[in-house]
Amino acid sequence: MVILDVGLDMASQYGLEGVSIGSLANLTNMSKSGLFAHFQSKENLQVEILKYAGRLFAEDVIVPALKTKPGIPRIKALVKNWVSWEDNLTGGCIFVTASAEFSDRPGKVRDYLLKQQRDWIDSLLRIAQSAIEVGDFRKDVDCEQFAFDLYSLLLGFHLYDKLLDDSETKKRQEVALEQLLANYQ
Amino acid sequence: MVILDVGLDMASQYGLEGVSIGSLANLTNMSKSGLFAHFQSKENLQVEILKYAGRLFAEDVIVPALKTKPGIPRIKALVKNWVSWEDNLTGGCIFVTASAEFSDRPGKVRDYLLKQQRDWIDSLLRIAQSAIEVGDFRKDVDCEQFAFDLYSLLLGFHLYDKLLDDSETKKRQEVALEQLLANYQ
DNA sequence: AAATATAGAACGAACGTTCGTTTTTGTCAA
DNA sequence: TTGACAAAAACGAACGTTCGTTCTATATTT
Repeated sequence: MVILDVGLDMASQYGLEGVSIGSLANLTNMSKSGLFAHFQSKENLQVEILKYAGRLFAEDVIVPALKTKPGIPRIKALVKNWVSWEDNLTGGCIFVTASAEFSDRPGKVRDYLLKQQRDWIDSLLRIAQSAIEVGDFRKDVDCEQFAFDLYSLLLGFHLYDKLLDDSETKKRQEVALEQLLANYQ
Repeated sequence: MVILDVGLDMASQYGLEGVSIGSLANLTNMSKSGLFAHFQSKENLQVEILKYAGRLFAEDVIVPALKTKPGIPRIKALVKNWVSWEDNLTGGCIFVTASAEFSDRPGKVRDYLLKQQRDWIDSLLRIAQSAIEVGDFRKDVDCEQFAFDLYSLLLGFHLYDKLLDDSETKKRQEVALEQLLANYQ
């Protein structure tokens, strides 16, 4: 769907609220009303953009990581895929942007986003568990804590990369990941 | 300044773009034009809100930390102050919100925010350096890396606290901080 | 008297949304 | 293979509202 593809990239830059029906219609060479008819409301459009992003995220980030050998290699693959995901969107990861934007705005959009974020954290958790099972992590590691630590790292990467655009950001992320993995081994 | 006080809290919830002249005027019992006259443009209002936030941040977070004994105690004080700062704003730390919102919007607001974020990271850096000087950190630690690690931790706290509002978030942050400090000692 | 702060009214532009109409598409009988 | 016809998709125009901003006028303070 070309509408959602353009909408997603727009949302990553200007936020889901910044995706106006008119501007999105222009970018896709459609009329406002023609585009609007697909979604019936702006709120629905925002949710559909998140759904679309979720499908892409699963395809490009999660599934390929799960095809990698469990343990440290899988975690490294996940981070690598996530960084590519971040790089492929003009404004960076849509979920990071949307989380900041909608954490205080009740409604369908926030509800759906929350569900997606819980799923994401759950994925991190399971990947940590499989790392324990194959012996890459200690048996007593707190998987929830690992999810928090790893997600924090990615959030730091996002901010450094998009706002500060520090040339050493990539290295910072790699060093932090190595340290994180060392702490859990 | 009551306008900036209300505007800051509003911005923390709805973003700097979400602070409309009309709604801010209503909340402060002023007319749109009367309020507008103070700032001459919305962009100026946004910058003034950031400036105001910066003054409060220095007063409430940075300065009290610098009055604490350098090294680990100072770092712990800084984090404690930052968490209070986060809790005192309805939508959480304005700089986190604004960074996500303006990382892809060129202009005065982004420029000023960038300066503030560089200052903040510089503060983290100096606090790490003083920790080396008093012997709390190893002599060979990379202070820039420390800044990245600590800021990442705070960003993780922000997201968990505001979006997921996980009851264990506080504990997660404390555990992560202890681990981080241990890595640098 | 001069300077500053606030007010009210109005501006054009953009917003999301609704409406009725036209164009495109797919299906089936001739 | 064609023509009729219904369904779906896209359209332009307009709606009421809100947006940031400008103008002019009236208080309040110095």
